[in-house]
Amino acid sequence: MKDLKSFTTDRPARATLRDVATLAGVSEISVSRVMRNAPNISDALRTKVMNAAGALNYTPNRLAGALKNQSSNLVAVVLPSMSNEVFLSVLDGIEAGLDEHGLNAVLGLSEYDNDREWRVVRELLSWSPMGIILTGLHHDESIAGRISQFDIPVVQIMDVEGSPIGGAVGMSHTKAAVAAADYLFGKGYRKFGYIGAWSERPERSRTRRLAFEDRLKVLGTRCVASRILEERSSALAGASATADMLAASPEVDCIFFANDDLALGGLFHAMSAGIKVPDELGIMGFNGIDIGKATPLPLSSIETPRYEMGVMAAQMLLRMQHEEPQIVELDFRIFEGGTT
Amino acid sequence: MKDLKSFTTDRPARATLRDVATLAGVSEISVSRVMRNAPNISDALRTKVMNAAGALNYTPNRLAGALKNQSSNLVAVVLPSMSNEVFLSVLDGIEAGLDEHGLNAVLGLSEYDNDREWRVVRELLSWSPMGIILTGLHHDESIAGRISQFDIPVVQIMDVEGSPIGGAVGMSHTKAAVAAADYLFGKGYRKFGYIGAWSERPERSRTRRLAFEDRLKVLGTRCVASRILEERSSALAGASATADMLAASPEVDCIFFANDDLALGGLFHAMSAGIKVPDELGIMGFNGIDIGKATPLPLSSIETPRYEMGVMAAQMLLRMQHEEPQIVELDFRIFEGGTT
DNA sequence: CATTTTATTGTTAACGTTGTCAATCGGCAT
DNA sequence: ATGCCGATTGACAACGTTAACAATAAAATG
Repeated sequence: MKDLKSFTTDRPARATLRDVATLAGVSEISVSRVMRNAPNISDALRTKVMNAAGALNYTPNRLAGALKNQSSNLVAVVLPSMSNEVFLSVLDGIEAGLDEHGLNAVLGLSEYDNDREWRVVRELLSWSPMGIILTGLHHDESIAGRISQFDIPVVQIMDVEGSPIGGAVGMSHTKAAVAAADYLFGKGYRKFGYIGAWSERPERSRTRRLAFEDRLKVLGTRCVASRILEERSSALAGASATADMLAASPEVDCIFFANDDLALGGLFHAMSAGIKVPDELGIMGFNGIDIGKATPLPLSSIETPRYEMGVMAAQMLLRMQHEEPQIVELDFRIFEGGTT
Repeated sequence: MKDLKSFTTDRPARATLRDVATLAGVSEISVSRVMRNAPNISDALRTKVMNAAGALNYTPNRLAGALKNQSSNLVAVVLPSMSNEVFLSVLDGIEAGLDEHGLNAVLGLSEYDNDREWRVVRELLSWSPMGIILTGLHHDESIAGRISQFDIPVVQIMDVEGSPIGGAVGMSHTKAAVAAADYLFGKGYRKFGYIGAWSERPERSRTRRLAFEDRLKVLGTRCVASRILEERSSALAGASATADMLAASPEVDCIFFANDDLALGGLFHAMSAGIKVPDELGIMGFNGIDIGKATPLPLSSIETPRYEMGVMAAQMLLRMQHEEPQIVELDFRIFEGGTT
């Protein structure tokens, strides 16, 4: 009986520079240069090498290249979670931005856990990425120190209120909350409710709530009811929290939700319960997701530049190789739907 | 004036095995062994090394390790796009599955383009990943050849109908379409419409449509109207396509949508237009996304195991290091909402 | 006590690539 | 003819790690 080895040996093994060089009858370094489009290569050499590389199906070994170079084209991307459409768009943008420059994302999820984030960062750094993108501005002290050893650009996304380690691309959640309060107040609502989820992870939602409450005080009114769910955001959760809140505090005339999923739930509940939106109840979301624009009553919300944030984060990473870190504050926009 | 170098030199450079070894007064290989938890290490040695590593903030260089080992703990993940909630869940599952085993995902997006997929695969392979996850079963011939040189496990996700390169974790889109047809026929609908988007990317949606149409014929009826939009799926697109279809073919009594985004749009249109769902019009989606469960009339749909698919793909990758590739067909489930 | 195991640590040589420095070859001005 | 220049190619030594083997000391065996 043939041993296992013999099954595998007939598969052509991965070719190396040496193999290509031998076949082409040139030196390894010449192959390397051709592969990297180095200057001063004769057409004759280039052709020989390209043919040989093609024949052998040569795939460069980036591990070796990056090791020698002390730098890779990998970018570490640390997001809290993938169970949130927000980070989908952000990651989409990041990928788009990175791809333009031939960079690859290595993904790590912190799951909103500091210890885990620390481990993930450590893990990703071990690949000598050329840069790292973190979510939010609040990170374990030691993370900054660890990264600083690598002398690579750091870009933090989502938030700009605080002191970033390096560059930052985000928006002001305080301003957004103030704008929401002003807008809703201007629409005549006075008895506000607030509904959040998952114990206010990420922290940014807490920032928004506090700023919203503060602003209401300035305007001479306040949140008369507030629910922070323990479960994750979902339309179902938003619907039941809304029902709950209206039962307990019937005087509430407008609810500001931590995100559009919850808000859509609120809207759907109102539709089912025959509550007149926006007259009896105003509904305001946050993020401005697509589906909110298609409901019979389009969901009023705050449109956040998530995709753009990702793209710009990637671009800033590139720029920071030469330039100083910047803080870029992107604009949000109030989307006036039919629910307010 | 100080030159630039002097600004950077005061930052402690990244420590290597050698630095740790010197500080601890042991050999490099001993440090390596401690870091990898190799057997037969004395407590004395381990302590010395750990202290030195801690003092220097040592981060192992995986590039070097992987180069020497001829294998990394990276997994190449190639998805068509991130602008689709479906792949969000899948990626979430993949990350969860990989993380269990200390593996890292390197992400590549094909954007439904064969050339681009080829480039992405090539790119990712250059990192010597320990495995690769591809989306769908239809790939450029040369991709399989290229991967085979690496002797690494390949798992293809989403689909099981066809011949995978290696293992596969997916579902039968044909069976799903047949089940949908049978279910809707059983509910009494007879004049069917179908609405898809983005010129039927991914191909799987085309498979479903064809199987749906075939099944309707078997049942003695047929699709009386069909719209394949060129734009991407969105609730707005679904709404306008629905309006359009009903205007042109008022006899349609049930629409099967390529996905839930489109279907929700259809539902919202019906609500706005005062069309009685499910009596005058049945609406059936595909995927079973969360938000469809929270609408006043929950959206009937086919629940697909997206997250689970990701987790299982990751696990299968691990298993395939020792075992033969398998094809795992996961079950879908018809979710009977209020729209049919 | 000589001899064999066993446990622990060290030495050496790669892994595949690329930066640095040399070498070669015409051409061209002196 | 001589010497110099630019263009092109090559030799060699790293990058930081680890497998394989060697060496040493301690323990167990007869």
